[in-house]
Formats: sequence, structure tokens, C-alpha cells
Amino acid sequence: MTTPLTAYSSFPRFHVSVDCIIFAVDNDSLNVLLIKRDFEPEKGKWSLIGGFVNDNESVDEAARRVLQELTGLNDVFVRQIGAFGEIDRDPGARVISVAYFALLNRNEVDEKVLKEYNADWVNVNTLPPLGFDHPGMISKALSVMRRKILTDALAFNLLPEYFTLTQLQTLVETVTGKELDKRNFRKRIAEIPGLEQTDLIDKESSKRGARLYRFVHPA
Amino acid sequence: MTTPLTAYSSFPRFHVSVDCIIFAVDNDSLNVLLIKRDFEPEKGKWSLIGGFVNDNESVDEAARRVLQELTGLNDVFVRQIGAFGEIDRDPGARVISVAYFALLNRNEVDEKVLKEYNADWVNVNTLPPLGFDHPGMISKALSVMRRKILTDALAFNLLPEYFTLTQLQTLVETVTGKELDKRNFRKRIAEIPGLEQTDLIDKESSKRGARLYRFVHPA
DNA sequence: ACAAAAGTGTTTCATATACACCCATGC
DNA sequence: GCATGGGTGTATATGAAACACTTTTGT
Repeated sequence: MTTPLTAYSSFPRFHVSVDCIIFAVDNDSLNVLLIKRDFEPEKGKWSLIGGFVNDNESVDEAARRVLQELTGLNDVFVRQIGAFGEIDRDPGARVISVAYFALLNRNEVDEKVLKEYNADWVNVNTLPPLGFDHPGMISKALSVMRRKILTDALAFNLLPEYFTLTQLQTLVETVTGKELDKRNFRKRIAEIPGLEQTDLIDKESSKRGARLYRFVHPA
Repeated sequence: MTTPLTAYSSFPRFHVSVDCIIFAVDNDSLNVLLIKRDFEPEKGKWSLIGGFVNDNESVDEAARRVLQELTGLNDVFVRQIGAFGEIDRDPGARVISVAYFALLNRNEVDEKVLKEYNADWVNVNTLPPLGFDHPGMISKALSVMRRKILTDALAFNLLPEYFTLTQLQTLVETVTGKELDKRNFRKRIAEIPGLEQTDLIDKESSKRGARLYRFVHPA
């Protein structure tokens, strides 16, 4: 900020919130965590999980706090997608919001806490009526997801620590909505730095068993 | 925003500012518009152009207003690059800032107003000491610029309405810092929708004269 | 023995790169 | 007539897409 002369205190101040687009996969659908609002504003609609920024935390920290309160998880992958600042974006009052998307493994989330929040996983292809400007936030998050799912190694945040290549491929197909050729896919992912073959074999998903891989963040 | 139960007014409020990374080209350098601060905070350092968001405008509108006040220009290409929300990012007070980059043609700017603001064009490769978190803002803007200069048709916002292909190529080379092959470059840009050959010939830059092109936003 | 998912190479096509000469004009 | 920047095509290399069969094991 650069405005000269005048003391800061003469300028208006705003509520600032964070909204989190929390993604997880479930078999073959990409889901986002939404809450059914039984309170104003936007009562009756669904919305993203959000919260106000506090004085003693950065905006990024606020996003991580909101995520932790809802999911119980601390080490979640989070990325900012931008600020949303239309005057009337919140019918309750002027609120400027910074949106983040988070990627996590659905199994790690405490279902009980979700119930308390009236939160539920919803398939991104069949979204219910959403309040605020949340549709725009979600579509921006989805567009980043589809573009960067493999190039930025986003995918691995949605999978368990050990996963099969078929799981990885199904995930990418789910997110992008495109079917992929198995052999081409395996050639392509072979070049991802940090993707490691392990000695473990998964026997759950097939009779023959599939090799398990994991992702370690490259130096 | 979604937090239930409590009235908004019990939550803290923040100064919100916009900071603009204003790019323009000058022969063969990419420049950003900075102001030399002779006032606190960060007096003595350089900074981006910024301003506080007002109650009666959206955040995007605030960015366009700040640009208009400084440059006199109304129809400037602007894109948000994100919110910056570290607690101590402004030594004067807690301020949450939303950064934008803007692309314009240096000739269209009123130099007199720049003088009044103590503003000057600075080559992005030789940036002076900058206040706040402005180095991070600029490097983020630069990274978007380098990646999207042609794919998102950013380049045309930096050129006059009519330009030669050599001007366009020089610009892309300047922004990306890489030299390009003339024939390959022309094959590539031939596929950009909206890039139109005109009947006009520029006689300034060469004896033979070079065909002028222009860019019209595709439907 | 058969169903079910895992695993594995080659050919073809499209795109990207490398590369050098003639053209038109002003001086 | 020569110096200056404008304009053009082809061959090669690299990466992307199409494509089908064998393997292992549980039932």
C-alpha cells in the first residue's frame, strides 16, 4: 500500500473472510465439502466452509485454521485462488473474501465433526444451489485443478500415502473428465519427479495384486 | 463467508488496499511503474502504486480507480494476481492487500501526473530496493507475464493499436528473456485468433517498410 | 477354466526446432 | 550500390496419440 499523507485510520475497514473449496475423491467422483445453511445469510442454500480472519493471524493462517477446525487436519495442501471483493457479494454485510482450495484424503476427515457443521460431500458435477459468489469460487478452483492435477502434483494430495497406478489414473480421469490410455498414462507419469515405486503390493483391488507407489516431495 | 450464529460486527475489520504492478515496454526493456517514497512508511524505498479500497467500490474497481488516478487511463487491461495477507506486511499498520497487474502502452500515460506522484519507469531486471512485500508481488506478476504473454494474448495490451511483427517478437523476447527464431515465431503467431494483418505499412522503422498488424478481441 | 484387473512396446501423427537466403527501399 | 530491416520454406527431431495382447491369481 502506498497512499501518502493521510493516516491509515481515516480509511475504511472491512470484514475479511476466507472460503475454502475442500476437494476429495470418492471412488470415481470428485467431491467438494459444502455446508447446508440453516442460518442467515443465505439460509436454505449451501455454501463453502469459511470464517473471518482474526487480528492475530495472516490470511493464509486463517484458511488453515478454518480447515483444521472443520476437518481436524493440520497438514493439508492449500492454495489461494484469489480475492473476491464485489460490494454485494455477501447479503449480510460488506465482506471481502479470499478463496483457497484444499486437497485431502476423505478417509482422514472426522465424520462426526462434519455432522456437527451440517457439512456434506457433494459431487462437483451435481452442485446444489449455492449462496454468495461461491459458484464462481468453485469454478475457478475446478479450472485450476483440471489444468494442474498432474503438472503441479496436486493429485497426490487426494490419495492415500500408498496408491496404485490405476487409482492415480482413475483420479486424473475423474478430475479432468477425460478417459486416458493406460500405457500412455504410465509413460507420462514415469517422468514425474518424486513418484516412487515401492515393494508393496495391494491385494484389495485385484486378484493379481497391483504395485503400490508413493509420492515424496522432490528436493 | 459462512460462519454461523454470531453477528458480523463482532469480528475484526481490516484496511484493505490494492497494489498495482503496471507494466509497459520501452524499446527493448520491460518496465514497471514505481514510486519513490518520500513519506512513511517505507520512506526512502520504492514501492508499487496502491491505494485503499473504499466502501462504495469493489476491490476490482479500486484497482481501476488507482490506475486511472495515476495514468489518466480508463481502459487498461487489469488482472488480479492474489491477496497478500501477512500480519506485518505493512510496517505502518495491519493492511491486507490485493495485487493486480496492469498492461499499458507507455506513450498513453501522462508524464506530468507521473512526476507529481514521484513515479518512474524502472526496468524489471534492475529493480531498486522495494518496500513492503512488493518484491513478491512483482515476481508473481512477472511469472504470470512470462507464461501467458502469448497464450493469453497479454502482449497486445503493451503495444500500440498497430504494430509490426518485429515489434511483437521483440516484445515477447523482452518479456521472456529468450531469443526466438523469426520464421518459427511467425508460424506460431499466425494461429492466434484475433491477430489481423492490415493494409498499412510502417515506414518509420525500416527503409523497406513493414506491414502493420492489429489485434481485435475474438468473439 | 475363467473372470478380472495388472502390466507392457511399437507405429503413427502432430508439433517444435533448426536453419539461410532474397526483397524492397533510402541513403 | 550498399546497408538495413522485412519477409519467406523445408528438413529434422521430439513429444503425443493410437492401438492389443499376455500375466497373475482368486474363485
